[in-house]
Amino acid sequence: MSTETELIDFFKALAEPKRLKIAGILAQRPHAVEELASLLSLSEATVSHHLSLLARAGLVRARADGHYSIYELQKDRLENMAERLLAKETLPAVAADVDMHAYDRAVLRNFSGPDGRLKALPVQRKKFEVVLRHAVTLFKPGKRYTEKEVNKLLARIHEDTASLRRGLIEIKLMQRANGEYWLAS
Amino acid sequence: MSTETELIDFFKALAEPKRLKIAGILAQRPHAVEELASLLSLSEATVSHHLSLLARAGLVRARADGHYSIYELQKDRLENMAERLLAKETLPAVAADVDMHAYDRAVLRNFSGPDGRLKALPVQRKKFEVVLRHAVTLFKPGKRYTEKEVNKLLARIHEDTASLRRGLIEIKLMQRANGEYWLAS
DNA sequence: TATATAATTAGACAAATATCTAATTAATTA
DNA sequence: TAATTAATTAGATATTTGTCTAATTATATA
Repeated sequence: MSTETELIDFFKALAEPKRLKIAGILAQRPHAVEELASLLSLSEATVSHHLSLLARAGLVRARADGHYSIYELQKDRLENMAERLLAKETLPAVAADVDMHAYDRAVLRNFSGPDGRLKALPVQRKKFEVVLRHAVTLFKPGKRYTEKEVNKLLARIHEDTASLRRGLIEIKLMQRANGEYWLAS
Repeated sequence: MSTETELIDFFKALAEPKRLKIAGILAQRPHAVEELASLLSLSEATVSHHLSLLARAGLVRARADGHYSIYELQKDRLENMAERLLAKETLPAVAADVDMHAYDRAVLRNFSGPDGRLKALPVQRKKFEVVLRHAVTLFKPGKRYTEKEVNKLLARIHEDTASLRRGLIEIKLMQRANGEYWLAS
């Protein structure tokens, strides 16, 4: 089971008032289904259903005793999940499958004309920076460019090469000295 | 806000796949609503709604920047909640308002006849013990009783005083020596 | 000042789910 | 072996909630 579904199952299990209360009761001592139903004013069928969700999350386990099912809280599991929440890598891992460039692509698509060049440079800073991150891929690491060469390359994106050039320097994607330009490393 | 609603809000916030993913993305760096919508293929309205639930749980906070709302994850809050899950008193506190005697009362009511005495002694061990816990309240701490006195008191509950007497000794609610009975302390 | 843009809110709708009753299963007692 | 009992499962229903579009608000640009 993936970390993501494991976390979802865990949170879902405890995100419902009656289930959280079941966990609270079981934290005191194990109980049979019948008892829980009485304590919570719910039918046994409903309690059984809640317990199955808690069990799927690994938070409770049933022990058979006669025709009773005695459920007990799995404190280990609770502790383990809490510790994983404290770990720095857990949450970012959940977003591992998100395509972090989807926004950039959407912005570029929005501003692109049929010829592949931009119809206009975005006015919004955030979107202009998307264009700059795109523009910077035209240049090769280590190579030095004259301003004329820079302009020629940037013209493939948009005719306002001066704004693009200035932007690239400003957010430090490129550097300049003595009329030469190169990629910041 | 009570601990219970605080926990429910926290779990609910993270119990939904898209919201968990938002938390995962914000764990990497802050993002605007528009960006999140792009990354998750959701409308901005939907993302806005998700963010409001995460905010209610204290997990994210918005910072205004131009007409953008830049949302950032509140790691402190996440850590604080995880630590509370690790604390032994948190879960039991959630069940503090549960009437722990509801089951006992239900069992006694079920077996009681119109005269207040039991129609029958429960056969199920678990329920028989409920009756014993009830029976033991007939006796006073410190006082010594003859078997005859014990029987007279127990008869108020059910005529099968022998079974009741034996049960009380067996689960150590009462003690016996030299034909005298008294409450276990 | 008027227009454009990002975000939020309102309202509607569809999907998920908490709950119940009834039927079934598993275990115990008569 | 038959009857009783606790639990689970199945099926139905009502509530909750995730999502969208449209309307509104707030901010920035022309």
